[in-house]
Amino acid sequence: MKSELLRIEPLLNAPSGAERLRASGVKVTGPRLAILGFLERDRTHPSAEVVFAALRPEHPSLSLSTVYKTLDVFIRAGLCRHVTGEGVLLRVDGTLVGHDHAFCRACGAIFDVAAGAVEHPVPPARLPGGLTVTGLRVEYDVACAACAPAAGRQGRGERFERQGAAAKAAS
Amino acid sequence: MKSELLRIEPLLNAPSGAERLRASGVKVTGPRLAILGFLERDRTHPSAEVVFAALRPEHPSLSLSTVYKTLDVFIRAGLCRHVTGEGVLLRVDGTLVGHDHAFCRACGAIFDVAAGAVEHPVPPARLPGGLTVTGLRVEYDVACAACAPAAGRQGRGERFERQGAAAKAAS
DNA sequence: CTCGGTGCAAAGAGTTTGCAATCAT
DNA sequence: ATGATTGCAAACTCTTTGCACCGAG
Repeated sequence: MKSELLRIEPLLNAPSGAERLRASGVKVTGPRLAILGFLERDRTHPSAEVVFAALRPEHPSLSLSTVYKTLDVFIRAGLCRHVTGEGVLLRVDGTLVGHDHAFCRACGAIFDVAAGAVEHPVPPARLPGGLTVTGLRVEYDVACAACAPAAGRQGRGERFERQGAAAKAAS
Repeated sequence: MKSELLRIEPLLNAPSGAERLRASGVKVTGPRLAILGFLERDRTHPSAEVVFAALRPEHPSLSLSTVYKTLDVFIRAGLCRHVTGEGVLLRVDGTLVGHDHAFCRACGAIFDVAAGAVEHPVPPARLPGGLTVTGLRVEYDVACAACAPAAGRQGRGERFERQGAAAKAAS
Protein backbone atom coordinates (compact mmCIF):
# COMPACT_ATOMS: atom_id res chain seq x y z
CA MET A 1 0.00 0.00 0.00
CA LYS A 2 0.91 3.62 -0.14
CA SER A 3 0.45 4.25 3.54
CA GLU A 4 3.96 5.61 3.95
CA LEU A 5 3.34 8.18 1.31
CA LEU A 6 -0.07 9.07 2.54
CA ARG A 7 1.09 9.62 6.07
CA ILE A 8 3.01 12.76 5.26
CA GLU A 9 0.18 14.48 3.48
CA PRO A 10 -1.64 15.78 6.57
CA LEU A 11 1.48 17.72 7.48
CA LEU A 12 0.81 20.13 4.66
CA ASN A 13 -2.36 22.12 4.63
CA ALA A 14 -2.06 22.66 0.89
CA PRO A 15 -1.30 19.68 -1.32
CA SER A 16 2.08 19.73 -3.03
CA GLY A 17 2.33 19.87 -6.78
CA ALA A 18 3.20 16.20 -6.97
CA GLU A 19 0.18 15.32 -4.90
CA ARG A 20 -2.12 17.38 -7.04
CA LEU A 21 -0.78 15.69 -10.15
CA ARG A 22 -1.16 12.22 -8.69
CA ALA A 23 -4.63 13.03 -7.43
CA SER A 24 -5.60 13.98 -10.97
CA GLY A 25 -4.18 10.81 -12.40
CA VAL A 26 -1.34 12.61 -14.13
CA LYS A 27 2.17 11.25 -14.16
CA VAL A 28 4.61 13.34 -12.15
CA THR A 29 7.52 14.80 -14.10
CA GLY A 30 9.84 17.74 -13.83
CA PRO A 31 8.23 19.92 -16.50
CA ARG A 32 4.78 19.25 -15.08
CA LEU A 33 5.78 20.23 -11.58
CA ALA A 34 7.39 23.39 -12.89
CA ILE A 35 4.39 24.38 -14.97
CA LEU A 36 1.87 23.56 -12.27
CA GLY A 37 3.91 25.53 -9.79
CA PHE A 38 3.97 28.50 -12.11
CA LEU A 39 0.22 28.37 -12.59
CA GLU A 40 -0.25 28.32 -8.84
CA ARG A 41 1.77 31.50 -8.56
CA ASP A 42 0.68 33.34 -11.69
CA ARG A 43 -2.82 34.75 -11.66
CA THR A 44 -2.54 36.65 -14.94
CA HIS A 45 -3.99 33.92 -17.17
CA PRO A 46 -0.75 33.37 -19.04
CA SER A 47 -0.42 32.07 -22.56
CA ALA A 48 1.73 29.06 -23.35
CA GLU A 49 4.41 31.42 -24.56
CA VAL A 50 4.40 33.30 -21.26
CA VAL A 51 4.64 30.13 -19.21
CA PHE A 52 7.51 28.99 -21.37
CA ALA A 53 9.39 32.26 -21.15
CA ALA A 54 8.96 32.43 -17.40
CA LEU A 55 10.20 28.91 -16.81
CA ARG A 56 13.01 28.90 -19.32
CA PRO A 57 15.69 30.43 -17.07
CA GLU A 58 15.19 27.78 -14.40
CA HIS A 59 14.48 24.96 -16.83
CA PRO A 60 16.66 25.52 -19.87
CA SER A 61 15.74 22.21 -21.43
CA LEU A 62 12.02 22.91 -21.37
CA SER A 63 10.51 23.24 -24.81
CA LEU A 64 7.53 25.26 -25.94
CA SER A 65 5.83 22.25 -27.37
CA THR A 66 6.05 20.53 -24.01
CA VAL A 67 4.29 23.53 -22.50
CA TYR A 68 1.48 23.24 -25.01
CA LYS A 69 1.18 19.53 -24.46
CA THR A 70 1.31 19.86 -20.72
CA LEU A 71 -1.29 22.62 -20.56
CA ASP A 72 -3.54 20.45 -22.65
CA VAL A 73 -3.04 17.59 -20.21
CA PHE A 74 -3.79 19.88 -17.27
CA ILE A 75 -6.94 21.21 -18.87
CA ARG A 76 -8.17 17.72 -19.59
CA ALA A 77 -7.34 16.66 -16.05
CA GLY A 78 -9.15 19.62 -14.56
CA LEU A 79 -6.02 21.17 -13.06
CA CYS A 80 -6.54 24.47 -14.84
CA ARG A 81 -9.00 26.09 -17.14
CA HIS A 82 -8.88 27.32 -20.68
CA VAL A 83 -9.60 31.00 -21.13
CA THR A 84 -9.70 32.53 -24.57
CA GLY A 85 -7.82 35.79 -24.61
CA GLU A 86 -7.31 38.39 -27.29
CA GLY A 87 -5.09 37.40 -30.14
CA VAL A 88 -4.17 34.13 -28.46
CA LEU A 89 -6.00 30.85 -28.49
CA LEU A 90 -4.61 29.26 -25.38
CA ARG A 91 -4.55 31.08 -22.12
CA VAL A 92 -4.95 29.23 -18.90
CA ASP A 93 -6.42 30.01 -15.55
CA GLY A 94 -4.82 28.22 -12.63
CA THR A 95 -7.50 29.31 -10.19
CA LEU A 96 -10.25 26.78 -10.03
CA VAL A 97 -12.46 28.43 -7.42
CA GLY A 98 -15.41 30.27 -8.87
CA HIS A 99 -14.67 33.72 -10.17
CA ASP A 100 -15.43 35.81 -13.21
CA HIS A 101 -13.16 37.42 -15.74
CA ALA A 102 -12.79 41.00 -16.83
CA PHE A 103 -11.26 41.65 -20.26
CA CYS A 104 -9.54 44.93 -20.96
CA ARG A 105 -10.66 45.89 -24.41
CA ALA A 106 -7.60 47.98 -25.04
CA CYS A 107 -4.67 45.81 -23.96
CA GLY A 108 -6.18 42.36 -23.80
CA ALA A 109 -5.29 41.73 -20.18
CA ILE A 110 -7.56 39.40 -18.25
CA PHE A 111 -8.39 40.08 -14.62
CA ASP A 112 -10.09 37.96 -12.02
CA VAL A 113 -13.27 39.31 -10.49
CA ALA A 114 -14.41 37.90 -7.18
CA ALA A 115 -17.49 35.76 -7.56
CA GLY A 116 -19.59 38.02 -5.37
CA ALA A 117 -19.29 41.14 -7.51
CA VAL A 118 -22.62 40.48 -9.14
CA GLU A 119 -25.19 37.81 -8.58
CA HIS A 120 -25.15 35.20 -11.30
CA PRO A 121 -28.45 34.48 -12.95
CA VAL A 122 -29.58 30.89 -12.84
CA PRO A 123 -29.72 29.58 -16.39
CA PRO A 124 -32.50 27.37 -17.64
CA ALA A 125 -31.48 23.74 -18.11
CA ARG A 126 -32.20 23.97 -21.80
CA LEU A 127 -32.32 26.75 -24.35
CA PRO A 128 -34.31 26.96 -27.56
CA GLY A 129 -32.65 25.13 -30.42
CA GLY A 130 -31.91 21.93 -28.55
CA LEU A 131 -29.15 23.39 -26.41
CA THR A 132 -28.37 21.71 -23.12
CA VAL A 133 -26.91 24.26 -20.75
CA THR A 134 -23.83 23.11 -18.89
CA GLY A 135 -22.74 26.42 -17.49
CA LEU A 136 -23.20 30.14 -17.38
CA ARG A 137 -20.46 32.70 -17.36
CA VAL A 138 -20.46 36.38 -16.58
CA GLU A 139 -17.77 38.39 -18.28
CA TYR A 140 -16.90 42.04 -17.96
CA ASP A 141 -15.56 44.35 -20.59
CA VAL A 142 -13.37 46.83 -18.83
CA ALA A 143 -10.75 49.47 -19.28
CA CYS A 144 -7.90 48.61 -16.95
CA ALA A 145 -6.07 51.15 -14.86
CA ALA A 146 -3.31 51.51 -17.45
CA CYS A 147 -5.65 51.83 -20.41
CA ALA A 148 -8.51 53.86 -18.98
CA PRO A 149 -6.83 57.27 -19.43
CA ALA A 150 -5.89 56.58 -23.04
CA ALA A 151 -9.30 55.15 -23.85
CA GLY A 152 -11.10 58.42 -23.33
CA ARG A 153 -11.48 59.28 -26.99
CA GLN A 154 -12.73 55.86 -27.96
CA GLY A 155 -15.47 56.08 -30.57
CA ARG A 156 -18.03 53.40 -31.20
CA GLY A 157 -16.92 50.00 -32.34
CA GLU A 158 -14.14 48.75 -30.22
CA ARG A 159 -11.35 47.01 -32.05
CA PHE A 160 -9.65 43.87 -31.00
CA GLU A 161 -5.98 44.66 -30.70
CA ARG A 162 -3.37 42.00 -30.73
CA GLN A 163 0.11 41.96 -29.27
CA GLY A 164 0.74 45.50 -30.36
CA ALA A 165 -1.64 47.01 -27.88
CA ALA A 166 -0.26 44.95 -25.05
CA ALA A 167 3.20 46.22 -25.90
CA LYS A 168 1.93 49.73 -25.35
CA ALA A 169 1.52 48.98 -21.66
CA ALA A 170 5.14 47.88 -21.46
CA SER A 171 6.53 50.95 -23.18
CA MET B 1 -27.46 68.18 -51.02
CA LYS B 2 -28.34 64.53 -51.05
CA SER B 3 -32.07 65.09 -51.09
CA GLU B 4 -32.58 62.96 -54.19
CA LEU B 5 -30.88 60.07 -52.52
CA LEU B 6 -32.63 60.56 -49.28
CA ARG B 7 -36.05 60.66 -50.83
CA ILE B 8 -36.03 57.01 -51.78
CA GLU B 9 -35.10 55.77 -48.37
CA PRO B 10 -38.56 55.86 -46.83
CA LEU B 11 -39.71 53.41 -49.49
CA LEU B 12 -37.72 50.66 -47.79
CA ASN B 13 -38.56 49.71 -44.28
CA ALA B 14 -35.09 48.23 -43.82
CA PRO B 15 -32.08 50.23 -44.96
CA SER B 16 -30.19 48.77 -47.90
CA GLY B 17 -26.62 47.66 -47.57
CA ALA B 18 -25.36 50.76 -49.30
CA GLU B 19 -27.35 52.95 -46.95
CA ARG B 20 -26.04 51.16 -43.91
CA LEU B 21 -22.51 51.59 -45.15
CA ARG B 22 -22.96 55.27 -45.88
CA ALA B 23 -24.69 55.80 -42.57
CA SER B 24 -21.64 54.35 -40.85
CA GLY B 25 -19.28 56.53 -42.79
CA VAL B 26 -17.89 53.64 -44.77
CA LYS B 27 -17.19 53.88 -48.46
CA VAL B 28 -19.48 51.74 -50.57
CA THR B 29 -17.77 49.07 -52.67
CA GLY B 30 -18.68 45.75 -54.17
CA PRO B 31 -16.86 43.55 -51.68
CA ARG B 32 -18.29 45.51 -48.79
CA LEU B 33 -21.84 45.15 -50.01
CA ALA B 34 -21.34 41.43 -50.54
CA ILE B 35 -19.85 40.88 -47.11
CA LEU B 36 -22.42 43.02 -45.35
CA GLY B 37 -25.19 41.21 -47.17
CA PHE B 38 -23.77 37.90 -46.11
CA LEU B 39 -23.57 38.96 -42.50
CA GLU B 40 -27.18 40.06 -42.61
CA ARG B 41 -28.19 36.62 -43.78
CA ASP B 42 -25.80 34.46 -41.80
CA ARG B 43 -26.45 34.16 -38.09
CA THR B 44 -23.84 31.53 -37.38
CA HIS B 45 -21.06 33.92 -36.38
CA PRO B 46 -18.85 33.04 -39.30
CA SER B 47 -15.10 33.28 -39.39
CA ALA B 48 -13.32 35.26 -42.09
CA GLU B 49 -12.60 32.02 -43.85
CA VAL B 50 -16.28 31.07 -43.88
CA VAL B 51 -17.36 34.44 -45.24
CA PHE B 52 -14.75 34.14 -47.92
CA ALA B 53 -15.72 30.62 -48.92
CA ALA B 54 -19.39 31.51 -49.05
CA LEU B 55 -18.86 34.56 -51.23
CA ARG B 56 -16.22 33.14 -53.52
CA PRO B 57 -18.61 31.51 -56.03
CA GLU B 58 -20.48 34.76 -56.64
CA HIS B 59 -17.43 36.98 -56.33
CA PRO B 60 -14.49 35.10 -57.78
CA SER B 61 -12.18 38.04 -57.52
CA LEU B 62 -12.71 38.47 -53.80
CA SER B 63 -9.64 37.78 -51.73
CA LEU B 64 -9.35 36.48 -48.22
CA SER B 65 -7.28 39.41 -47.13
CA THR B 66 -10.01 41.77 -48.30
CA VAL B 67 -12.42 39.86 -46.09
CA TYR B 68 -10.15 40.33 -43.11
CA LYS B 69 -9.68 44.00 -43.84
CA THR B 70 -13.35 44.56 -44.46
CA LEU B 71 -14.47 42.79 -41.31
CA ASP B 72 -12.05 44.93 -39.40
CA VAL B 73 -13.55 48.03 -40.98
CA PHE B 74 -17.06 46.84 -40.12
CA ILE B 75 -16.15 46.12 -36.53
CA ARG B 76 -14.59 49.54 -36.13
CA ALA B 77 -17.63 51.13 -37.74
CA GLY B 78 -19.99 49.27 -35.48
CA LEU B 79 -21.60 47.29 -38.29
CA CYS B 80 -20.86 43.97 -36.69
CA ARG B 81 -19.30 42.61 -33.58
CA HIS B 82 -16.25 40.57 -32.82
CA VAL B 83 -16.91 37.26 -31.12
CA THR B 84 -14.07 35.02 -30.06
CA GLY B 85 -14.77 31.48 -31.09
CA GLU B 86 -12.90 28.27 -30.52
CA GLY B 87 -9.72 27.82 -32.48
CA VAL B 88 -10.35 30.98 -34.45
CA LEU B 89 -9.46 34.53 -33.57
CA LEU B 90 -11.91 36.39 -35.72
CA ARG B 91 -15.56 35.49 -35.79
CA VAL B 92 -18.16 38.12 -36.35
CA ASP B 93 -21.71 38.63 -35.28
CA GLY B 94 -23.86 40.56 -37.69
CA THR B 95 -26.72 40.91 -35.25
CA LEU B 96 -26.38 44.09 -33.31
CA VAL B 97 -29.51 43.87 -31.18
CA GLY B 98 -28.86 42.66 -27.67
CA HIS B 99 -28.52 38.94 -27.29
CA ASP B 100 -26.27 36.48 -25.58
CA HIS B 101 -24.13 33.69 -26.95
CA ALA B 102 -24.06 30.00 -26.22
CA PHE B 103 -20.88 28.09 -26.98
CA CYS B 104 -21.00 24.40 -27.68
CA ARG B 105 -18.03 22.98 -25.85
CA ALA B 106 -17.80 20.01 -28.14
CA CYS B 107 -17.99 21.42 -31.64
CA GLY B 108 -17.27 25.10 -31.13
CA ALA B 109 -20.50 26.32 -32.67
CA ILE B 110 -21.86 29.61 -31.40
CA PHE B 111 -25.58 30.13 -30.98
CA ASP B 112 -27.60 33.23 -30.30
CA VAL B 113 -29.69 33.30 -27.17
CA ALA B 114 -32.53 35.76 -26.93
CA ALA B 115 -31.80 38.53 -24.47
CA GLY B 116 -34.67 37.61 -22.21
CA ALA B 117 -33.50 34.09 -21.39
CA VAL B 118 -32.01 35.25 -18.12
CA GLU B 119 -31.98 38.61 -16.44
CA HIS B 120 -28.62 40.32 -16.76
CA PRO B 121 -27.09 41.51 -13.53
CA VAL B 122 -26.24 45.18 -13.39
CA PRO B 123 -22.48 45.50 -13.05
CA PRO B 124 -20.86 48.02 -10.76
CA ALA B 125 -19.30 50.97 -12.57
CA ARG B 126 -15.89 50.01 -11.27
CA LEU B 127 -14.29 46.83 -10.07
CA PRO B 128 -11.44 46.40 -7.60
CA GLY B 129 -8.04 46.89 -9.21
CA GLY B 130 -8.85 50.09 -11.03
CA LEU B 131 -11.09 48.50 -13.63
CA THR B 132 -13.70 50.68 -15.30
CA VAL B 133 -16.57 48.52 -16.41
CA THR B 134 -17.78 49.18 -19.93
CA GLY B 135 -19.99 46.17 -20.36
CA LEU B 136 -21.19 42.88 -19.00
CA ARG B 137 -21.76 39.72 -20.95
CA VAL B 138 -23.57 36.55 -20.12
CA GLU B 139 -22.33 33.47 -21.92
CA TYR B 140 -23.61 29.95 -21.84
CA ASP B 141 -21.65 26.76 -22.13
CA VAL B 142 -23.87 24.28 -23.85
CA ALA B 143 -23.98 20.98 -25.62
CA CYS B 144 -25.74 21.54 -28.91
CA ALA B 145 -28.33 19.19 -30.33
CA ALA B 146 -25.76 17.41 -32.47
CA CYS B 147 -23.18 17.05 -29.70
CA ALA B 148 -25.35 16.37 -26.66
CA PRO B 149 -25.76 12.62 -27.32
CA ALA B 150 -22.05 12.07 -27.85
CA ALA B 151 -21.14 14.19 -24.85
CA GLY B 152 -22.72 11.81 -22.36
CA ARG B 153 -19.49 10.18 -21.25
CA GLN B 154 -17.64 13.46 -20.80
CA GLY B 155 -15.44 13.39 -17.74
CA ARG B 156 -14.28 16.45 -15.89
CA GLY B 157 -12.11 18.99 -17.65
CA GLU B 158 -13.57 19.92 -20.97
CA ARG B 159 -11.10 20.23 -23.77
CA PHE B 160 -11.07 22.91 -26.35
CA GLU B 161 -11.30 21.20 -29.68
CA ARG B 162 -10.31 22.89 -32.86
CA GLN B 163 -11.39 22.23 -36.38
CA GLY B 164 -11.32 18.50 -35.85
CA ALA B 165 -14.34 18.45 -33.60
CA ALA B 166 -16.36 20.63 -35.90
CA ALA B 167 -15.63 18.22 -38.71
CA LYS B 168 -17.23 15.48 -36.67
CA ALA B 169 -20.60 17.14 -37.05
CA ALA B 170 -20.20 17.11 -40.81
CA SER B 171 -19.33 13.44 -40.97
C1' DC C 1 11.03 -3.19 -18.54
C1' DT C 2 7.50 -0.61 -20.70
C1' DC C 3 4.82 3.10 -21.85
C1' DG C 4 4.23 7.67 -21.66
C1' DG C 5 6.60 12.20 -21.65
C1' DT C 6 10.03 15.25 -23.62
C1' DG C 7 12.45 18.06 -26.96
C1' DC C 8 13.55 19.19 -31.48
C1' DA C 9 12.42 20.50 -35.96
C1' DA C 10 9.17 20.95 -39.37
C1' DA C 11 4.51 21.52 -40.80
C1' DG C 12 0.01 23.81 -40.54
C1' DA C 13 -3.63 27.14 -39.69
C1' DG C 14 -5.09 31.70 -39.14
C1' DT C 15 -3.99 36.43 -39.65
C1' DT C 16 -1.45 40.51 -41.07
C1' DT C 17 1.27 43.43 -44.15
C1' DG C 18 3.48 45.73 -48.41
C1' DC C 19 2.60 47.21 -52.69
C1' DA C 20 0.81 48.19 -57.34
C1' DA C 21 -3.44 48.47 -59.80
C1' DT C 22 -8.23 49.88 -59.44
C1' DC C 23 -12.31 52.21 -57.91
C1' DA C 24 -15.47 55.51 -55.35
C1' DT C 25 -16.36 60.09 -54.55
C1' DA D 1 -8.08 63.99 -59.43
C1' DT D 2 -7.24 62.00 -55.15
C1' DG D 3 -7.14 59.08 -51.68
C1' DA D 4 -9.16 54.78 -50.18
C1' DT D 5 -9.75 49.96 -51.35
C1' DT D 6 -8.61 45.75 -53.53
C1' DG D 7 -6.01 41.53 -54.57
C1' DC D 8 -1.90 39.08 -54.57
C1' DA D 9 1.95 37.13 -52.39
C1' DA D 10 4.91 36.92 -48.76
C1' DA D 11 5.67 37.28 -43.90
C1' DC D 12 4.38 36.25 -39.19
C1' DT D 13 2.53 34.27 -35.07
C1' DC D 14 0.50 30.78 -32.65
C1' DT D 15 -0.24 25.95 -32.36
C1' DT D 16 0.17 21.14 -33.62
C1' DT D 17 2.56 16.99 -35.13
C1' DG D 18 6.18 13.24 -36.07
C1' DC D 19 9.76 11.00 -34.27
C1' DA D 20 13.82 9.49 -31.58
C1' DC D 21 15.46 9.58 -26.91
C1' DC D 22 14.75 9.57 -21.98
C1' DG D 23 12.56 8.83 -17.52
C1' DA D 24 8.72 7.48 -14.22
C1' DG D 25 6.26 3.79 -12.36
